[in-house]
Amino acid sequence: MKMSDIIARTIIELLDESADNITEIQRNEFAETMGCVPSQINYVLSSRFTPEHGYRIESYRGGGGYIRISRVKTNKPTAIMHIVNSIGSSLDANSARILLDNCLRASLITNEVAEIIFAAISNHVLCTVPFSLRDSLRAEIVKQILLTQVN
Amino acid sequence: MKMSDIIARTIIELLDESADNITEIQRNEFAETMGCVPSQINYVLSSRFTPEHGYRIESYRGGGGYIRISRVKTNKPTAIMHIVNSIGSSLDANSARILLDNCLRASLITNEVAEIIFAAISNHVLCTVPFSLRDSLRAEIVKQILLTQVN
DNA sequence: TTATAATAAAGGTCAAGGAAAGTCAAACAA
DNA sequence: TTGTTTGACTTTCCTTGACCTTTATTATAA
Repeated sequence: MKMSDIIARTIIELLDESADNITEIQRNEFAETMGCVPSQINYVLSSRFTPEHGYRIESYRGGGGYIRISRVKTNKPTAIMHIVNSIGSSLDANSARILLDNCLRASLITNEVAEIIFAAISNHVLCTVPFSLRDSLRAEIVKQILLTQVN
Repeated sequence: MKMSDIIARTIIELLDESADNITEIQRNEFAETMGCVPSQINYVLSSRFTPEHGYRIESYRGGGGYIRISRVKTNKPTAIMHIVNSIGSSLDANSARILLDNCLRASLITNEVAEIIFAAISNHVLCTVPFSLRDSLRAEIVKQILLTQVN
């Protein structure tokens, strides 16, 4: 197993053991116990403990310096709620397309979920309901499905 | 017998021997034991171990890299199509619940997808459409979303 | 005593080198 | 023509070490 994997796993263990999803390490000392060179700690942190992965890194240099790694809950739920609230009671087909595109680009939903939503609001589905109801129904479907994604 | 066939057969043997239909190879090393050039492994994988053939390939480069080949063994598409066809043009709420439950138990859909479908056919969504249309709309939504799950 | 300079103790950056796997097109075979 | 084999070149990921920056502590000069 690769050294970087071992280091990453160890950090995650430290976080799991912590009560508050925060752990502090001293880079040189930690590298010593891991049996690697200090800068590899930086490599692991910057390649696997990024904000995208749901982590936050703070550090202080100088005597008594340290690296603090915290597992942070994303603001995804907030972002999704924001979007859901912005939808209102009606959503035309084109707006839906744009909206889902934005969600995708912001990584708020996966490709799979986007496809599902498109399927659920496809013409094939909506043609069964009267024209006058389509936009409001589309709005509801999109909102309800997006709400399953807050987490 | 062609080299590519020998390689393919060897990979299948490895999969048969494995308990979980997953095997990992190191490309260069494996090519060495097969007596071929490394890139031929890629050729074999891309010509005979595609998703259509029921396989999945993952790989990592760099030191300690590997190629993981898994046999996905799935009649999922057929099963889903069968269910979709059985739905007909109307689906009441209770039948939907049972149907999705069955899909879940048969691992045809994930929990996440099930939740999404429930959200899409929730009362909150359907209350905007006339009673007379609800069951047919529910049928359409469920069918369309299920269809996104046939790989 | 206080202001400043030197030193020590951290962590950060970056580029080079190595170890894989991936790509692609040319040659070859069925 | 279609499928196979080969190897040169590319890309990705990992490891290492030399050098840099920041902060704290200690020594020195006014």
